[in-house]
Amino acid sequence: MNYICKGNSIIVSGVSRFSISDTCNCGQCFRWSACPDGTYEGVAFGRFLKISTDGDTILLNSTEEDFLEIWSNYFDFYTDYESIHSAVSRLHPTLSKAAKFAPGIHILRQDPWETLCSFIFSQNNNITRISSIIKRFCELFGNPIYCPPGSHFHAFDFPSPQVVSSLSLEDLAPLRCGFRAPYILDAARKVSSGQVHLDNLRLVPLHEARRSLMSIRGVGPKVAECTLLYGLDRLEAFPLDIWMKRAMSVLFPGVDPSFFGDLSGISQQYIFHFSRMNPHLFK
DNA sequence: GTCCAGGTTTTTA
DNA sequence: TAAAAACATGGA
Repeated sequence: MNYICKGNSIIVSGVSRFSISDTCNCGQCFRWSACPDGTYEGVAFGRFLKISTDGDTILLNSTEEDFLEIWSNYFDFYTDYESIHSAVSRLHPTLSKAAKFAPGIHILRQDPWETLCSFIFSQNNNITRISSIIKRFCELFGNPIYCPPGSHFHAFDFPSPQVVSSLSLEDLAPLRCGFRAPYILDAARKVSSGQVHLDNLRLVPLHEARRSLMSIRGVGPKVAECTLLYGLDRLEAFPLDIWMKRAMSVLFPGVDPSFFGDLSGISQQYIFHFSRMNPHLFK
């Protein structure tokens, strides 16, 4: 990866297989939106960003400091996705097909607390409504953050576990997140008290990390797995939701999830997105 | 009105 | 222990 600073922008080149639309529309994140001109706007780690691509170059409106400290890692610019594509294509023909369907997917390295909450909101819910609940959550309880003129984005950071732990069910009522509200409060209490120490879960054995996350009410195997993959850099995680269960039985009959090994996380993402964009395969 | 949505908990047999 | 129902909400 190479980059140069130009005015208020960073121009990046030499990133393998990155597409902002593939990456933001594959179901791993909920706070990025496409503008009519093809740029994407979003918030992560308390910063607002506009990002676009032009051929093989990537343009970000960011300081050099934020680029190096936040965005280059968040978008996983350092990982060699060319090698991942080679390995995935060798592993299974259907997986190869799924990877080629959206070859610019990168697995984002998101904030674990935000990821945990987002996937608690996701249970028995659809992606549109998940995004709108998260939007209200940030507007109601997050801090306003700097947003350049001309942007029509709601620029609020993600509410901290400390702030959320002080809220009541009545406070959360405007979210209209239904039965998930008490789960969010329990998560905030356990995370802010240190009973669940999210950053420690990057290093402990996977089964131990799962067990810790699942001590939170409303966190089962699926939400735990998504938190591990998208928020804690655990690329060996393999979330199994309704789409993945259908995909495994129809597209990968007889294949156990362990088949994907070190490629579990990225394989899951390719298969999930491919399946969701091709629902006719499961009629 | 019915069904479904990136599930999990509670109840029932 | 395993299967079914309940859980809020809103769009198709």
